[in-house]
Amino acid sequence: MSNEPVWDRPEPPSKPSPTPLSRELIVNAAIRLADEGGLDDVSFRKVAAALNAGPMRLYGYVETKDELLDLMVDEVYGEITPPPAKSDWRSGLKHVAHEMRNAAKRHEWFIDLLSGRPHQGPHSLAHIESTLATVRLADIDQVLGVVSAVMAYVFGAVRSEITELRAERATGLTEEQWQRASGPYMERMLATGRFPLLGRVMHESTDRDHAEVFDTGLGYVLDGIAVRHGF
Amino acid sequence: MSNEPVWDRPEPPSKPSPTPLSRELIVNAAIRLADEGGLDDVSFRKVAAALNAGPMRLYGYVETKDELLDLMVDEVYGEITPPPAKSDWRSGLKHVAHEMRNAAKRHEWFIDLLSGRPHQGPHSLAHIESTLATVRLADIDQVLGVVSAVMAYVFGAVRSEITELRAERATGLTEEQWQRASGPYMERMLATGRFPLLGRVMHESTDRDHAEVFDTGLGYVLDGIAVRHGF
DNA sequence: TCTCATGGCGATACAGTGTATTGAGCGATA
DNA sequence: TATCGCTCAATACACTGTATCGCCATGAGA
Repeated sequence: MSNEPVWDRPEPPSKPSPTPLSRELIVNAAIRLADEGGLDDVSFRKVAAALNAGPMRLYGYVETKDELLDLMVDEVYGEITPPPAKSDWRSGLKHVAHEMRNAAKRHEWFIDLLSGRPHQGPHSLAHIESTLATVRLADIDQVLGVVSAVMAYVFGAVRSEITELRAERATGLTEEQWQRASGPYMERMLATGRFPLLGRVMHESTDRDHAEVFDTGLGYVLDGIAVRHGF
Repeated sequence: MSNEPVWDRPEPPSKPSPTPLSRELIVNAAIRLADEGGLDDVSFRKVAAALNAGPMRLYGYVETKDELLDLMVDEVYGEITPPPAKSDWRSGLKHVAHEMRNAAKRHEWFIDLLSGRPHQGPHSLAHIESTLATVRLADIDQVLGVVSAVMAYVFGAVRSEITELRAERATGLTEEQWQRASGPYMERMLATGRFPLLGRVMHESTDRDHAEVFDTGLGYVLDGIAVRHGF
């Protein structure tokens, strides 16, 4: 209807051909965004944009944002390989622990999402199942207790490792230099003399390998289990 | 200047006398809101409203929302009483662990905030210091390792306990009945036969006391430490 | 007592969020 | 060909944290 000649009219903003979507594509896009820019970059608008789609289109595949986050979590559980079928309980649990740690390091947002709703996704369930299977005790309550304890340690350890890692990245310094980075505040606090051990930790403690620290703690837990159940 | 008679003019909306504020008042109000309605109820607008103030007024006392959350966390650390000065390492660490668990149960949002930035508030520092003090080992690296491991377990265990508690509250059912509540989905999953142990856990496992489960896991960790360091 | 300056605080504004609703366009069927 | 129905985009709404602006009340000086 416009009487301008075609050449003067701007093309319609070249609709980027609407990709066909799928739940998998959406979850993968969300994961990529989260890996690169943190959880803050996971919004319906941004995920949709990454897929050349309007935000509302996602609601055809996912009912709510929490659901999307659940799917992301389950996807990461899917990356975790179960321990070899016939491994003994100790190496089996060690395997699971390391797999979890590695997954959490690949996807730093992972640990943040674990504090929310319980995970009932298929990969999560498979993960729990295979972990339970490594502990061959008659009493199912004891099996659960052992696995829960190990998982609790793993969560906590990974969480604090990631937290520390973020703090380092934020200041661009290593743990050794952290106190200098956090400025006069920590200096003043330490100078009060109220925290002598903390002072020693920050000044004397060697910058140990994170993996080693993780293993040491894990060793405590596994040793304790061995002692208690006479393995 | 209006020529309506006074009686026809509405009174100015009776300003609720502007309470004098303080950082402490703000933090306490925020904590109360979080205790009652969860972290979602902690917004500058809502906190300010609870104090009969405009939202922007808070910025006089707190520079950013994260800062407010940090203050809330530190306040909770302040509620945690240190172990008696001369307690042995085992009962000292046990004391700390239970205190943390209790605090986290009083303030369910607490555990959610621990995953963020590291805590350098005065109460947090005092807490770490007194925990370190319970482990009397010569090597400061070993002290740190022991404390970190115990804290990691505690975080993880509390986290999963709170998560489970929330899930129960959401469905209004206990863990035993959980599978029935989560509807046909879990039934179907279990019916596939791919998760036999999970099935046993859900059907056979007795509804053990949470505190007991916590203590058992903690026992593993402490036993492991004892074994490794020959206590 | 009157005037003026200062500073604290509320109102407003903005960019972002998740999501409900609406409406347009298109493909398939009658 | 006409109509139905479905898909998706645009719009709208309530809410977030925070920057900016402007009013008003208070305190100082005349």
